[in-house]
Amino acid sequence: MSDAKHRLLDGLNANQQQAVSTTEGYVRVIAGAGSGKTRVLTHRVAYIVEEHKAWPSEILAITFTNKAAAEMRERIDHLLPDDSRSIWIMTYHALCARILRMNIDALGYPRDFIILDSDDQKQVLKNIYAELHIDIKEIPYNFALSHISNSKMDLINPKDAEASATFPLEVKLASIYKAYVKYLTAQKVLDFDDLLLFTYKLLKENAEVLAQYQRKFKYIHVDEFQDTNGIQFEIVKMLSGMHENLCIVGDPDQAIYGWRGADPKIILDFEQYFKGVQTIILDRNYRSTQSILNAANKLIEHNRDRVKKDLQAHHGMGEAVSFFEAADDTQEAQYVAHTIDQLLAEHGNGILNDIAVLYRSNYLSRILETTLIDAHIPYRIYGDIRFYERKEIKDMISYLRLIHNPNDDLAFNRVVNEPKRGIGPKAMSVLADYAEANNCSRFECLANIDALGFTPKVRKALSEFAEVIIELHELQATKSLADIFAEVYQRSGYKDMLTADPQNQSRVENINALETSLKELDTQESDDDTSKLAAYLQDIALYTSQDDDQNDDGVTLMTVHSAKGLEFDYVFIYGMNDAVFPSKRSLEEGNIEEERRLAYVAMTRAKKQLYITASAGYNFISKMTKVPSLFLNEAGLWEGNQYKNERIIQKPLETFKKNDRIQNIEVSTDFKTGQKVTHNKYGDGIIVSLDGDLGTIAFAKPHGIKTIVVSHQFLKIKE
DNA sequence: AGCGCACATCAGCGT
DNA sequence: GATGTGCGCT
Ligand SMILES: Nc1ncnc2c1ncn2[C@@H]1O[C@H](COP(=O)(O)OP(=O)(O)OP(=O)(O)O)[C@@H](O)[C@H]1O
Repeated sequence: MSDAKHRLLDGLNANQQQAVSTTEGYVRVIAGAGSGKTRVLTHRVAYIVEEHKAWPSEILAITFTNKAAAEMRERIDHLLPDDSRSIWIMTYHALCARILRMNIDALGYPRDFIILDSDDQKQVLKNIYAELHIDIKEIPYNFALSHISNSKMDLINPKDAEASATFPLEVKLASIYKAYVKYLTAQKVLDFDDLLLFTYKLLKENAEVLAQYQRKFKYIHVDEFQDTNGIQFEIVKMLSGMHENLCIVGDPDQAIYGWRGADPKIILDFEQYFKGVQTIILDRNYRSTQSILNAANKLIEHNRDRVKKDLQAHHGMGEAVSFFEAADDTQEAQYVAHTIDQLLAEHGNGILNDIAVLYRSNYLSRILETTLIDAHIPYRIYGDIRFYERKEIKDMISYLRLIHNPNDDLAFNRVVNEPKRGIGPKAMSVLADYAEANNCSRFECLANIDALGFTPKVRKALSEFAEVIIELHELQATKSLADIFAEVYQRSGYKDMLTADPQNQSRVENINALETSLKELDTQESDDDTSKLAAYLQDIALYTSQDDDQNDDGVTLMTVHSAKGLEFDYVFIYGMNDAVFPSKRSLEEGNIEEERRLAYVAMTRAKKQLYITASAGYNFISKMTKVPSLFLNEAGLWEGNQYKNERIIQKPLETFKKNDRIQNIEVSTDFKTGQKVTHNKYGDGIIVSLDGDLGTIAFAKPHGIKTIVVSHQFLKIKE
């Protein structure tokens, strides 16, 4: 054994070492939370490179999120400083996008295809609903979209769906599915599921392409394999078909994406798909204290559909898991803020990044946000609206899409009347009819604008619009991206529209950020034969907000789903109420086991201390008064009865607003009555009165008067 | 015909 | 908080 080998096996237990050094064949690592699965994977990849079993570029590691991919790359970079860059570490979707970008022409699609985000999908549905006279109240977009997604992932094509539909609702869904696929096919755009579906088809039908990637990937790894779906499995099965080195790791108790088609049977039955599968079990938890693990284990034992595991904590008992029930959600948030405040007072602001507040659903973050702002506690929120999903960004991106490809109808529809040019529903339907009749794009219709019977005003507006697009389309090859962008921002009138109202300040800032990122792109070399703009436009849908602002320190706010695979010293689970967590829908659908696994995931994110909170009061989703979650009983954290009045509802400490940590913060003398200020969330305002560091500030509509601690990071003096 | 406002309604997790 | 709908105004 060489020294290098020892180095990479160092800091691993015997089973982990075996998982790292068993590089050949089909290997399954199945283990509970915090047992070092991801650590095994990173060491294994580094080990393969260091032992010269393969070049970095011949190793594929699939993760569940972009964030997990970035983190794994960073960890491998620590182990192998020079080589991590060329390892293929990415999500299934990013892998598929990359494969398709090189090869999708084999399926009759252009390589610069656009990927729709869920907003775009809804736009498509909106058009289809109008055409098919379907009422959104009868079939909400999300219902139709999940039906479409499930159909695709089950490899049911629109024809089969139509043929097997019997109930009226099925018939309608089948017709929506058919129209949706027809539209996407005509536009030659792909949705997220298509990335998987098309890659599957490509590899299945094109032996040459398959052989190329099979040859390339000598070692394939998949993290969080319990959440792999059927098509994803087919893809890795095909890719590993030549070298037959596939290592998958996962924990069936952490399967939380069943609603998206993931099937934990794939990991459970893994040995039935391949010959000579080696299974390695890890049963030591290096993350959490025994108290945390005991509660989590106790909870998950209530699942009937489960293989028993025996997971022991490496660490000692530690602090007990705490539970707090407040009178309402605001007080619940105040309790969280107060407790964080105490932690910061005790350990210093250096631990901000080691604290997370997790919740079942995004809507729960709102009160937390305002409460944390009031309490001076900086935070980072994940899964919030993504940068590229903001209206102004999507609009400008649509302009770029149109410049790149004027026949992009979705982009056309989005911006032809943004800013307002007097093109309303009537003019749009004329265009739609003409395009349909002549089998051309909306933009191509404009060539025959005189034949469309528009009023002079509409005709002029459309001609000017078309002129800008055509001119910039022709300048594409010669001008830099940032220049094209600046010009279309100006000439489209979008800039004037935004800058006319000071309320739009944060939007203008977003536009500036977009321009900056385009400038950066201008300085980079383009590496394949598609244009830089094309590659940029294509990747946008795959980016998530989790990729930005990682610089600022702060408490992490995120859903339990996005916390998967992560760990924090101090974890709060906020909103542990019946019908919230478990969610109302899961109770209706009888899917409580997945919710219980989700709660297990949430609890096992904590290293040192776990705080669980709930509150009484009204919940607008269940339309009922809240009671504590059943999971609290199951985990042995609460002995009360939800349906009897035995609950001890607590109040957060009164000293909360003016505690020592906050009072020690010096208030700049710049803040005084009458001073104009700017706030990141509320825009411009003026200080009406000031009490210590607590300012009463008047903001423009719709925000109005707010009470804000003036030394907060979001608030700045306006010159 | 198109715009902008007031109002009602509804609310799941994410690549 | 986001989106749809109805109304009066231009
Ligand atoms: N042998 C070990 N000695 C010390 N610490 C370890 C060891 N193995 C793993 N750890 C630590 O335990 C923690 C959990 O590891 P890791 O994230 O790899 O677990 P996991 O099994 O992937 O967890 P999850 O299932 O929750 O995603 C990490 O902080 C890791 O550094």
